[in-house]
Amino acid sequence: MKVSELARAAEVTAETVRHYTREGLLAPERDPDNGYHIYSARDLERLDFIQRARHLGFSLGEIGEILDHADHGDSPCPMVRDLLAARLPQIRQRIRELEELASRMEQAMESWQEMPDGVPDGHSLCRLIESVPTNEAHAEEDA
Amino acid sequence: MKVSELARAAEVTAETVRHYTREGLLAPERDPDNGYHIYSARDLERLDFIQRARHLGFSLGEIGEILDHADHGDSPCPMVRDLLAARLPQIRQRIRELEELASRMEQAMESWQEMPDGVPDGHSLCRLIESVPTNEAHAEEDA
DNA sequence: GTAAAACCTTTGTGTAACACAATGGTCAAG
DNA sequence: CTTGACCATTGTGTTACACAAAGGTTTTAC
Repeated sequence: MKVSELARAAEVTAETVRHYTREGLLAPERDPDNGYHIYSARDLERLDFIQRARHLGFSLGEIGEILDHADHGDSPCPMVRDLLAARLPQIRQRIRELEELASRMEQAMESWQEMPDGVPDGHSLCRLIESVPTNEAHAEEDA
Repeated sequence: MKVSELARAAEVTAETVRHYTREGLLAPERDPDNGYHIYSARDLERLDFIQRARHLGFSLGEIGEILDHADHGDSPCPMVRDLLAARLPQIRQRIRELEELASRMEQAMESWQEMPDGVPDGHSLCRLIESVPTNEAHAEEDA
């Protein structure tokens, strides 16, 4: 299979396949004539495996280690368990943070219904925001 | 104030102050003698404002727009409301995804208690992972 | 008074996982 | 034989800083 064929078979983009290949998660043969990557059925299984692992929250780096173990004939399962056991509480933590963020956002929107818009006066830029506490964790995009 | 003084006053790192300055969120004077940044009490207020906005989930880019509005004498409040209203459902969505992820992780860990570790056999790398579904959203770090 | 510690500056690199554009070669269909 | 569809490689962008390096400045201690 060529890049796009593998990509279609696994329902990912060709870019993703190339990315995994660049990162060494996939190691396809090369067509000696034109230098094209040639993926095997095993690569498809591997890519599928990677998708499942991503779905479980593993990073590409972790998946790389898991695959290396497997490639050396070692069972990666204990490592997999450990990684999961370590990541789960972090996910829970992250959920709590986002819930608090959502809560702050809602609180802000509610309390602002009573507040007028007000033009910045040199001491207040936007009371809507200045009425919010300062501390702790932030958030990022995706969604 | 110099960089580190402002940083201490706002409880952020000096790097953060420099970053905001580079990005134009803070526009301190310069000491003509040595080229050092000189921050005013207004910059401290501004930095504090930025922290609160970050705490509400705004990106630096969004905060930059908010500040620009305020600097032009326009009330940024309506924009702030709109941004929040748009971001909140995304946060909620993200929470749901993470809850599903956590749920998958727990399910996996449970069902694996019965499963043996198994060495990769050429068709199975790690049944622990292969028993997990493939679809949809992933996750990242932080925590 | 001076040497060292503590700061300051700018510039460049790294982070996670791709997306996307550019440049140039390759291949299959008409 | 000419397109159009693909392929490869390389470089850039994304987010909010952290960190290191190289070199000038200021403060502090002796």
